[in-house]
Amino acid sequence: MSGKISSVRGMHDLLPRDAARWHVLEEAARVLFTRYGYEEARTPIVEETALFARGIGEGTDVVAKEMYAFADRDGTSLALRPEGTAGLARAYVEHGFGVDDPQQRWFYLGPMFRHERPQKGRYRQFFQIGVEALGSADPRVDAEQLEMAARYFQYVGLSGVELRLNSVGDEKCRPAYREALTRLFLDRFGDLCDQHRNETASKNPLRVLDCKTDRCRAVAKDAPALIDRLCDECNTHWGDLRKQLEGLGVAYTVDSRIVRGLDYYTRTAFEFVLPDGAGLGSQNALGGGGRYDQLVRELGGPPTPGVGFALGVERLALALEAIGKGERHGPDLFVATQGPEAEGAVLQIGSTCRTAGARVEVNLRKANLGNQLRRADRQKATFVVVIGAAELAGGRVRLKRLATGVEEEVALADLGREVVSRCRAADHNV
RNA sequence: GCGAUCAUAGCUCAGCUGGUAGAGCACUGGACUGUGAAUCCAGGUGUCGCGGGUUCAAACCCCGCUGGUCGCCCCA
Repeated sequence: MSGKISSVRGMHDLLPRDAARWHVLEEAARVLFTRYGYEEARTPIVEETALFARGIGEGTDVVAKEMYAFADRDGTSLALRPEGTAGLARAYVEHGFGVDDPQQRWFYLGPMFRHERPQKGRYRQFFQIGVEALGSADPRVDAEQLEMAARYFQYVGLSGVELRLNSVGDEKCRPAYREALTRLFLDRFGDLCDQHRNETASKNPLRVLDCKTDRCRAVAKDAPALIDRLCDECNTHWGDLRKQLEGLGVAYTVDSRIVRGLDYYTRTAFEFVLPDGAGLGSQNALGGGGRYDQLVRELGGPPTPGVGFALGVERLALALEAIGKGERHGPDLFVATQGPEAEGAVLQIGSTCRTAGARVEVNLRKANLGNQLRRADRQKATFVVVIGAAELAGGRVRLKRLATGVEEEVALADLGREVVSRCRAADHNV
């Protein structure tokens, strides 16, 4: 509509009807990640463009094609962050943790920006919840983190999330592998799809493995898998990680085609995917991550290994919505009024109940009782109570549970406590 | 960045071969000072996504743009 301003393409409002799901997701992260020793860190949304170029890699799609970059007043190129790891790694270096206190476990949560074509589950502003464990190369850290992720999905009520796991080697074994791949792809140049014939075969042959065109697939089928060509150290890490996961009972499938779109990954790389039809369209990855043992050093810090993952909040919310979880809940109690005495006393009654911890809506309209109850029902209130002259005089009220229609008589003075004790019994899963 | 498809009330949609807009839901009040979740009644909003073209006449036909959705690429 002309004249009206609407939100920027790919950037959306989160409205109350959906906020409850987000709260479930964020609260679960705070509770659970803290249990594993992760503490929250918040870094700026704007960073120098150079941070992402250096950290994520110049040639990646994220940096080359999708960044919101602009010149600051002094000409410095700044960018809205397209992901969270680079910023945290920068903060880690900047505040001297690398030399002072290398073992750090951080989690974060906030908006990221990528200028892509929007579609279901993919937006230009999107929120990520992520974790980073810095300062240890021990595969048990990777395993513990993956177990934490599995617990997170269980905690928020998402089943069927599949962990796809791979190792992409390190600076010792990857060059040889890349060379082998490049050789193969140059040999079979004509068989590749158009896009990969041009750019990727020479620059990042790993991408060809991930290509879904029939042409590239046919070639990729003959390519060796990197997991079969890992150097001894990487191979040991890979084996230990798998052993630990099995010990923890964390299910996974090895997927040698996972290469990830960011250049900083070493060794462990993984994605969390949801099966088709689980509420996401073709954007079925709930999150992903891996190890980045060179990133901190590349950003000017001391050599510091790290491992982390990020989850897409919109995608998690979509998945929850598809299975009817995280719905907004209405008030615990709706207080209907009859007559001027009740209208005069209802704010006090509401206030007292709220002191007891109840979520309450009191009727402040002049609607008749039928319409008041209709609203209580539409608001999905758990209980309703009607206050009139008789209740005020007698100090007793009939507490009605809307779902069943059953009424119980309770003392008006205890109303808040009675409601809370009935509503807060079984609020949590896991 | 590429392809497909769609756009009418807050939401879901109807609107025939062109003749200057409708229904349901939701919302508010009432019938009904004392009981909702399918009782009834009443109340209102549209520059028909935007811009241009064809026509006596465009929600409808044509072109462009913007946006949504789906797919590709990529990713959260």
